[in-house]
Amino acid sequence: MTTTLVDSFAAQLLDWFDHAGRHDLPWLHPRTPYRVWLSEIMLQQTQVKTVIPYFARFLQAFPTLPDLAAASLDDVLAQWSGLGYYARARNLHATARACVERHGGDLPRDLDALIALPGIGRSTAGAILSQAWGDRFPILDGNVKRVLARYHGIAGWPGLPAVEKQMWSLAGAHLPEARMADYTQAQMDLGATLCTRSDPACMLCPVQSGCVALRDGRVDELPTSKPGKALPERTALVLLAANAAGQVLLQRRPPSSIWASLWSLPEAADHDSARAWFERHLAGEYDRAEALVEVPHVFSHYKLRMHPLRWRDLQARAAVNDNADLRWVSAAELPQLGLPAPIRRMLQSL
DNA sequence: AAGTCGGGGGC
DNA sequence: GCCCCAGACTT
Repeated sequence: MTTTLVDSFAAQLLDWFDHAGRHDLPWLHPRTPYRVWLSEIMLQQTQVKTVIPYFARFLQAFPTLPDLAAASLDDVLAQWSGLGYYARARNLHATARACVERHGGDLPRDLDALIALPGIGRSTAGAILSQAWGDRFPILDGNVKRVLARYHGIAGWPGLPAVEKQMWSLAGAHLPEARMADYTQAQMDLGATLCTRSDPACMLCPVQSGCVALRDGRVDELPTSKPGKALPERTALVLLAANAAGQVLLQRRPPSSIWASLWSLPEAADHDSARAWFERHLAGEYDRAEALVEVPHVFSHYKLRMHPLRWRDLQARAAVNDNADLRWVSAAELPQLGLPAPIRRMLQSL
């Protein structure tokens, strides 16, 4: 897997990295296993600029891996709120606890042991081992896929298993004998700053002399983009029930599917089920609802049109007080709760 | 091999 | 609007 390909790719990349790489990223100072792991999880499908403020706040709340393990899932989700892909937060928490129980409070320095932990796949495991310890393992994220597709002139969407398999092989073949931490960072810096998706700066590229796509004039068509598909649309009624104190009734979402375990507004597919839910939990007239303007929200795989219904000065029925998944929340409490981003915006705009 | 899982940025 | 982003996991 890590057979050495006799070329200058890694050497040229490292030379470039020394003077042109991003040496100021917060997770590099210091570059500890915990900070590398946390940054890698946050950076999954998420851009650096988005991650930086979350990374700082998260570390302040949970300075060490044992701190994270000792925290409640709710507190972790609150720190994660707005970052998306909330399974990452649940997996992060579960992995912290597993490390305390099985690995002495540290991340294991072993590829298979890392991959066995929730939320860590082959690429993230390679990134952790190479960056935290300098161990010789490849990564294959969006940056590396784009660089390899162009450098080797590989056609086909990189999400296809056959293409991905070929890229893993090439990524392993390019590994240098030393400086693995810098090499891993250098690949991502190259993809993020020069070998960008649109308008790449090929004339500044340290590996332009060996790039097949540049030689053949195919830079703009590689990597092959994902085959498109029309997004399905769904509509939902969201219930915005306020009491006399101005508190809003929130409901914890189910532990699986979208926005799992987050606090959100009660949701119903249609007016019949909305009315039934309302009458079971609240004292008041459903038909006095005020229909607010539609709130559209786009996920990766469907589009959701939310239709908020608002009531004021409602009272709860007894069932609400006995339900651990329902609670009245004041505006001041919102920052401490894990809410989906569009729901948080909706509540803050009131 | 395809679907699920967020939110934001770039064009 | 569409695609992508330091992907992993389930079916």
